[in-house]
Formats: sequence, structure tokens, C-alpha cells
Amino acid sequence: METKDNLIEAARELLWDRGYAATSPRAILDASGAGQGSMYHHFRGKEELALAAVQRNGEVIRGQMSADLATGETALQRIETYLRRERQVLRGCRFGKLAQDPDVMDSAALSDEVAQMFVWMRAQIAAVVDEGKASGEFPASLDSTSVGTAVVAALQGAYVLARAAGDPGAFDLAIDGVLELLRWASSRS
Amino acid sequence: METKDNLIEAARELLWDRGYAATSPRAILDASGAGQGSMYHHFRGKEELALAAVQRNGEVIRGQMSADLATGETALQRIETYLRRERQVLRGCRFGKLAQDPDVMDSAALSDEVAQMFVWMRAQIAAVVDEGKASGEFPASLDSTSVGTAVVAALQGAYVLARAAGDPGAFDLAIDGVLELLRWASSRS
DNA sequence: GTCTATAGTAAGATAGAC
DNA sequence: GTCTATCTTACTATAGAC
Repeated sequence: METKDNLIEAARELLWDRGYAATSPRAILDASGAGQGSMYHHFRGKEELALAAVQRNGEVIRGQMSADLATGETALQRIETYLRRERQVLRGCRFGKLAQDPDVMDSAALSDEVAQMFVWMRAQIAAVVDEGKASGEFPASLDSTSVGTAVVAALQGAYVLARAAGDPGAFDLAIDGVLELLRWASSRS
Repeated sequence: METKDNLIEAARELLWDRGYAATSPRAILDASGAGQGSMYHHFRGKEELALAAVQRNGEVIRGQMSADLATGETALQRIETYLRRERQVLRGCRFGKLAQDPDVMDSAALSDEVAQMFVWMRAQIAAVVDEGKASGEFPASLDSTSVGTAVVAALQGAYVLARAAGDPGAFDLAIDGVLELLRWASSRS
């Protein structure tokens, strides 16, 4: 279990930094300290190891996001808690990066994990917006589904812009803009 | 010039679909119909050919975006023209994809092109927001820099979500949400 | 369960004939 | 300018000893 766990953790880091296509089994073995044969003993190959790593990422991220979205008085504050959480911005989003990876989309197992994660995220934000509508914080005419998707999109794009600029400030600026727009909708309720 | 142009066009397509790291010189040669030696006659190697392709992408995209942002009565309409332009959503953004590519960020020449493109895009949207503020369409207190960055981020993230879902509908939903939020800010002016 | 050795393929680039 | 070899390195995976 020790070695298997080391492999998954090493894969999680390399997947984050390099993506799936550009991460070689060799690199994972070197990073984990495991020998050549260990990976093929515990997993069928690169894809199955990556799947285990991605599933673990999913558990961690679902836990974090749920906790963040439960922290704050108002719906807007809870969304802000989530969006402004401390992040390693320049490393990008563990899942957003995979959605852009050509080899991930060729793997049914991996692309399913990515698809489900974003469906879940969008629903989480939409649910908080709905709570804000119920409490009168947001106008009843606000479409929580599209706004929820837009907020998750803006977060993903914020990572992209920060990486492109090589500057976490671009991430913060994008988040500022989204929250500013949400505040205008909120003040109209 | 014929062969050189074919190489650049083939690279543009492959870069769009597979990104930089996952695109091999071999694949570009096959797609362009050029032989092995031709690429190394016209370019120093993969990186220089990719740079030529990315620069051509930059010219095309700047032209399109400028034209879209000039089409519409109000600032909001002009932004909507741009955001709702017909796109090959599931192929992703030619530049956004590169920002997530590990090998692009290792190349100073390529990463510079990507960085400059997004700085320019963010400034374009911010300029339209400023025009909207000047005309009284948007409130004077709106921060055009952060909102401009947020809009570009949402667009990038919309591509990510659509690819993750394997469904262009996710893109449209995100754009709907952004425009809905912009409309709330606009109606408050 | 982990190791070393090695298979077979493709990567990115170069050599040299035409 | 374009072609057909060919080089070197790295990839993903397997074999078989310990």
C-alpha cells in the first residue's frame, strides 16, 4: 500500500504540473522512488494510475469546495469564500488542465471523471445562487444554472489568464470582476 | 512559399486540436504533404514552425475580435457580438489551449505570444466597458480592468467546460450567465 | 512485491543524394 | 528545395530473476 500510495501521490503532482499526455511513467517512477516493475504490478498502466490519481483529486476538491461554500453569511459571501480561497494559481486547476489535454479526452475513463467533476461544480454554485434567490439576496429572475456555469467558467479562465501572463495577479483581477458583477445583481434584489 | 505555407497551415490545425507538446513534426509533415527535409529547410525545427503558426493565429484572431467589438449599438451589444460569434467550441481556444500546454511555457518565444494575446484581449474588452461607462450605459464605479479580465476569463472557461462536458451547450450556458450579469450592471447605470 | 533488462515504437533532428 | 535514409533519445510496456 505504501508503494502504491507513493505512485498515486507522485502522479497527482506530475498530472498537475505537466498534464496527462506529457507525463511519462518513467517520470512518475522517478518521482515516487518506486522501481520500474512496481507500477505495472499495482496498475495496468499509465491510464489506470492516472485514473486513481484523478479520483483522489476529485475527493479532495469536492471536500474543499463543499467546505468553502458553507462558509459565509450570505450566498455571495459563500461564493466569495470559494473563489478567493488560497490557491497555487500558476500551477493551474488540476481538472481544467485535464480538460484541455488531448490524451485525456481519448480516454473514456479519464474524460468521464473530468466531465463529472465540472457538472458537480456547476451545480454547487447554482445551488448557492438558488439559496440567494430564496432569501431575497438575488433577484428571482436570475438564472442560477447559467450564472453557476459562468462563475465556474470565470474561475477556470482566471487560471488560464494567470498562466498565460505568468502572474497570479491576472487571476485575482478576473475574480474581482466576477464578484463585482455578482454584487450588481445582488444589490438589485 | 507554397510548401512553407502548407506547413504553417497544417501546424495551425494540429496545434488547435492537439496542442504543442502532443504535436509531432512527423504529424505536421504528413498533414501538410511535405517531405521530411522540407520542414527543416524552412524552419529550424518544431518550435520555430509553431511560432509561425501561432503568430498567424494571432493576426487572424485580432482581426476577428476587433471587427466583432465594432459591431453593435451599445457597449453591451458589442461585447455580446463577440461572445456569441460562431465558434468551433469543442476544439477549444487556439490560445487558451497553449496557455495550459507544458512545453509552450518552456518556450520563451511561444509563451510570449500567448501572454501578449491575452493582454491585448483583456484590454479590448476593458476599452469597450470604458466606452459604456462614458456613455452612461455602465455605472461609473464599474472597474473596467477587472470586468474586462473577468469577461475574457469566462470565455476561456466556457471553452474548458464545453470540452469537459463534450457539449457546446455548456459554452453557451456560461456565455448566457456572463451576459446576464453584465446586464444587471448595465441596468443600474 | 520489487527489481533489472529489454522489447517495440515514435519522438525530434541531421546527413547527404538529387 | 525536396527527397530518403539514419541517428539518438525517450516513450509505454513486458519478461523474467529475486
